[in-house]
Amino acid sequence: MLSERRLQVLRAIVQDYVGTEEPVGSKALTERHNLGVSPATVRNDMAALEDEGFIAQPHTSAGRIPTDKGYRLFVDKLAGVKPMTAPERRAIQNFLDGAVDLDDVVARTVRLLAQLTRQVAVVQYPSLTRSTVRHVELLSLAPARVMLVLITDTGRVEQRMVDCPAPFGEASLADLRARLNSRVAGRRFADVPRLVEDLPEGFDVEDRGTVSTVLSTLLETLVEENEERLMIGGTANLTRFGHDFPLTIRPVLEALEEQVVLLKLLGEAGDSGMTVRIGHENAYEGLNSTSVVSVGYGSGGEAVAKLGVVGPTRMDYPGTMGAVRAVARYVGQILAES
Amino acid sequence: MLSERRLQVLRAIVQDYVGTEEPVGSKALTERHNLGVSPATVRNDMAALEDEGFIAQPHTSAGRIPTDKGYRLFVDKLAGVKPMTAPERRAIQNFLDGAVDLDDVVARTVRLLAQLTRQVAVVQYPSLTRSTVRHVELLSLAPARVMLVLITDTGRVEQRMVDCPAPFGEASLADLRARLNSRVAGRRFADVPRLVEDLPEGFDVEDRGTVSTVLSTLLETLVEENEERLMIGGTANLTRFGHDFPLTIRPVLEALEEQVVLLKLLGEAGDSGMTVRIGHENAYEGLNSTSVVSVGYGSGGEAVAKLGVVGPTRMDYPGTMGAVRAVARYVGQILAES
DNA sequence: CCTGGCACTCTGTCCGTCCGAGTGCCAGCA
DNA sequence: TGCTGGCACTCGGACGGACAGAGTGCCAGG
Repeated sequence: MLSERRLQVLRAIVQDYVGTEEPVGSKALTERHNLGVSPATVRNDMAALEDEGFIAQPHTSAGRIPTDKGYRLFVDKLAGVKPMTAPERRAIQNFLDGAVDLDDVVARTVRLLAQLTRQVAVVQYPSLTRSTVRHVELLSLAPARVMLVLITDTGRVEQRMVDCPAPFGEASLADLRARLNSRVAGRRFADVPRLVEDLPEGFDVEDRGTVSTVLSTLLETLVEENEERLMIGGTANLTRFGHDFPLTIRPVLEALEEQVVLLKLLGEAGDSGMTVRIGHENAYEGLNSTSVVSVGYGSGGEAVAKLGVVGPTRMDYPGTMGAVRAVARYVGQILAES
Repeated sequence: MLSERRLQVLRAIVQDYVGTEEPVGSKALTERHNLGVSPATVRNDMAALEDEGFIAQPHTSAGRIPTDKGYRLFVDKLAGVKPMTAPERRAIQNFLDGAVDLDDVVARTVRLLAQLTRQVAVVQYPSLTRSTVRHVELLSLAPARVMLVLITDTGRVEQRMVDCPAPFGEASLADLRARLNSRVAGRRFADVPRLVEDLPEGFDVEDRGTVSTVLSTLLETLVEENEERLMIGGTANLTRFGHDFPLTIRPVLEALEEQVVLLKLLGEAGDSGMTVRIGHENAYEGLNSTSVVSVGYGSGGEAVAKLGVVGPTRMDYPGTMGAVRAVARYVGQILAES
């Protein structure tokens, strides 16, 4: 077990390294933090911390930098979440309050998060399956072509084109629309499959094919992989990453283009509370030198989606976590109001 | 006026520089291209080209690199558009044919373009105002809340929430829906304002306020700045930009995040035919060291939107132009089919 | 008008030196 | 036992001179 002072030394190393981006030595440490001991003592502590794998030297006779394991300990034990200041809170609220629809909310959230953390922001749209059905609409665009529109209580709207096996009259369409809504409106999307299972049975034989087609399109829309959407922003902040650009930045940009990767990343994060994945803790190789801070957000107590930021492992964890948490909270409020 | 050979020298310089990314000297030129003259002669030609401002030296006793003006001449007079090979065409078609809806078409187009050109791709959604109305739908979500859904012939769907000044009955809503569609369905969005001008007059006094509100939301949706959407991709290709990263790449990433900037950029491009904007020809400062190749695409003869790529001024113009043109053509076909 | 030759200039690189920061270890002290 | 000051050592980064290579401009001759 590490002594209290050694933990303080680790904390000081992390703080200084995050600030300066340069390996930190024993002398500089004692100068900037009043640890009450001499550099020599700190050196001994550093050696111990290095033995335990919390810090490392880039090369002999250089200062130390934290390892992923060191950051992990820092985040878990040594650092709190830095709360936003009152003006910051007001700014967040004002900025988000101006949004006119869900797309706008998400877009503003991404911008805000990127700006506050000076990192890359990722915001997932409210998941369909965790939302409630507000309305299902069917529009006849052509005799055998129907547009299916799903509207959630969070304001999300998804549409899908359906090519029907047979022409489908306006009357039948109205009938289907009414029956469908009476069954699912106000219910959770996750329950929809069960709720509409036997719906085709109530229709004339000639319409059943079309009804089934519409329903299967509806169910497809709810399949996990299809329904998730997200928005990213603040990629310009990647330029603040480090000195050895091309190699560091490229895989990150590639990861960001692969929505699947990002969704997995957010998905892996715990469902409640904030999750911090540091360096190699991220399964995706390209993100091995980044950390991901994410948290669920939702209108009520329950999370409907996640948002977070991607930044260098060398990031200001308390500040970033504070910003992420605050933004998630306000987004939840906005969604609840709409 | 420049002699034929001098133009050939310029062409050779551009080609070599694009290939090697290094200033090209007279000796290397004569070795790689059989110009039929000696290096000394080429040197004289180069001096002339430099006097005219087509090429420049980074420093004395270094090779030459093309200036923006040089690239301009190259694109205008010296280079054709390199057509895609048959296998490439097939690949494009196959890839785009798999799309299931407009979002998918746009997403695939972005990916494709980024991959083919190895640059950043930008694709604008079909402009509303240049499209035709397929259907306008009104949904009652709450007594005084209506959702307006616009559907274009290109498959684009836009929705807007409308808060009504007074409760609006289902019957009135159906009435408005019917009258609205009978006026605008099949007409161009650009004509919609004129076509619905006097629509409120046909309604009861108590409904007129709501009808006006709905209509004004509809018109707002059509305002240039609101209605344009675009998608970008291939930002990972920015890492191939040059050696002096952070400075070059940052403003480009910033520009890409500002949709307004990009829309302006595409908007400035000529309406028909392909447009190439080289370096300082781009009004936006951050893009002064990039070139933008863009072209309109559309289902018929007329362009409904634009797509293009953003890359370093040192790019393979013929190849890029070929890819952009080919992709635009196939996207047009896909849209026409849907 | 082209060409070969020549002197010149500049950059990038290699190499040796030097300085400073940082380390590990050790003996001494509380 | 644990902290401290001192000391020798190591290593990377900066500085500077030498050098090679690529490229140029110019000029005289064909």
